[in-house]
Amino acid sequence: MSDTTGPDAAAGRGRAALIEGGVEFDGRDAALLRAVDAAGSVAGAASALGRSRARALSRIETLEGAYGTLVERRRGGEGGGGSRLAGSARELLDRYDRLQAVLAATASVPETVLRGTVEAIDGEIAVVDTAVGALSGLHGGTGDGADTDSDGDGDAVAVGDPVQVRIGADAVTVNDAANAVDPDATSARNRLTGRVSRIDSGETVSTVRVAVEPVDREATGDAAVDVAALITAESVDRLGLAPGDPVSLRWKATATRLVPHAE
Amino acid sequence: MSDTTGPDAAAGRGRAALIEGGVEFDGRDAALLRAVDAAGSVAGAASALGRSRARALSRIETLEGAYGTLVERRRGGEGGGGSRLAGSARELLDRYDRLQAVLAATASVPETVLRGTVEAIDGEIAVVDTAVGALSGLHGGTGDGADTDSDGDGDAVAVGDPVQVRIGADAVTVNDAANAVDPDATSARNRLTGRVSRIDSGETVSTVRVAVEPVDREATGDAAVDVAALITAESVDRLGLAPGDPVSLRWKATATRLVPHAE
DNA sequence: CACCGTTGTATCCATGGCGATACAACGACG
DNA sequence: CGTCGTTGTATCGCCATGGATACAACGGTG
Repeated sequence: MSDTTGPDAAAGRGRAALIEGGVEFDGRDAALLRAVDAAGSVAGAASALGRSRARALSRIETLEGAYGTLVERRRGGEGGGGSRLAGSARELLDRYDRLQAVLAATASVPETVLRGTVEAIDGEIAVVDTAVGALSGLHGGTGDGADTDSDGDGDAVAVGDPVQVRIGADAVTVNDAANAVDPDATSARNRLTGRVSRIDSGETVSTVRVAVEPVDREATGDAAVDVAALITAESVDRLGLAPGDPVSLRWKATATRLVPHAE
Repeated sequence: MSDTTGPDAAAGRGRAALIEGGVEFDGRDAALLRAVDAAGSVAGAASALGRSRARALSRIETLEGAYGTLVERRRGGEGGGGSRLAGSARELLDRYDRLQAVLAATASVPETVLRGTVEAIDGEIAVVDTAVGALSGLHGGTGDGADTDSDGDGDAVAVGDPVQVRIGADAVTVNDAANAVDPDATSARNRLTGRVSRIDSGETVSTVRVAVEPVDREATGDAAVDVAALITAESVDRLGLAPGDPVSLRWKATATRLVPHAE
């Protein structure tokens, strides 16, 4: 009962797959490789998973066509032969596991989304004008274009474009407003100040929401913007945070993602 | 045993899909909903995407069976009828976009992976003993874990378990070693000191690798561990970083993920 | 040398997803 | 009241995926 049988009864709210050379590596493939590792043969793995041995073998071959050697197979000999995972297969499984971990994390970590317009672009970093001032963040990754079906998370960000600024709550550090850090001594550039508006306490982790005043309140009439920060409950205690307290938020430009906003 | 497997940037792209009620919502579905939004009708969306209208409609119905109302359809009337996206559809698209953004980010952001064993667990936070000392991080979901991972190798982390500690390079801030920040004034708890070993400069973003000495070098004989930090080139200049410089690394426990290492 | 369990390889067949097509129902508009 | 373009619904066929089966090749072992 190591595994829940059934068609990939994916548990989380999401499912991720690696892609290389047009071949997807998903949870089913990961299970297959793990079963090969456990059984010591493709045949044993197939029967353990209740799937066709011939198909499992051909699946491994197509995977190897895209990802390189994954299973070292040997026929004849002691026990009739057998198969072992290659080192690259373990790395692949590691990559898959990490992807899964990231996926699980995004499902549970809140994030703050601000709208803004691109003010300047300098390489991978763009400066965006938002209601709470200028923020800088990464736009896109090192994009290789030509994705087949998924429409654009294209990196086509240009000056003047409307974008969403997404800030993961786990990237935001909360600082005591009184104890200002010399901004020249750290690599965290984005800074905002505000007052604690709400604290959602978990078991040992709390989500602190900080109301940040818009830069030009009377001009725009915008309400305060809530920025979420995920910090440990211990930190909440240590900083003595309570609603109304003034705090300073800080996070790195590289932890800020910009996504083009359709309209 | 090398401790860090420094995944090169853009090791491979992935594909993500939301899952609910056994129904996957992938890039194709996202494109369909966006086309409906743009065309104002399912028929127009189908023809714009070059796919069958009947299938598009039935696909929307199966999606709605799992995700609730997505498209408000109306037949007859002005223009013969039409369809509009429901608010929940926009939220769904937002969730999907967010997933895509995270996926793209993980593909392009290097990360540091350390092996360790769980030393203590307190709620969502676990303390892990690694070669460079005790680090704390999140395991599994946070707080609102109404549904824990029902999948097999979930987040069942127990004391003594071997785990991988995964630190995204974009979560690590680099501080001038001379200008130490009062640790009581910030919510970033994990700290390490080391010396810059390499700087990979991008256009405006650089990856700084910092060699951290193991706590018990002569006892374990381990080599120094490289921890990656992604910071802007401007920050590199501002801090005057060069190989050999002593620096202080700091990142939040909530930005550290632990994944069970099966082996 | 026969036996064994595995790796290779080929073929058939069931299933599901999707395009293509056709037709009924609908309701505002001219 | 007829027209129009849409939403509903049903049916057919194509094609890819994967299971089922069969058989050859292989190389230690007894």
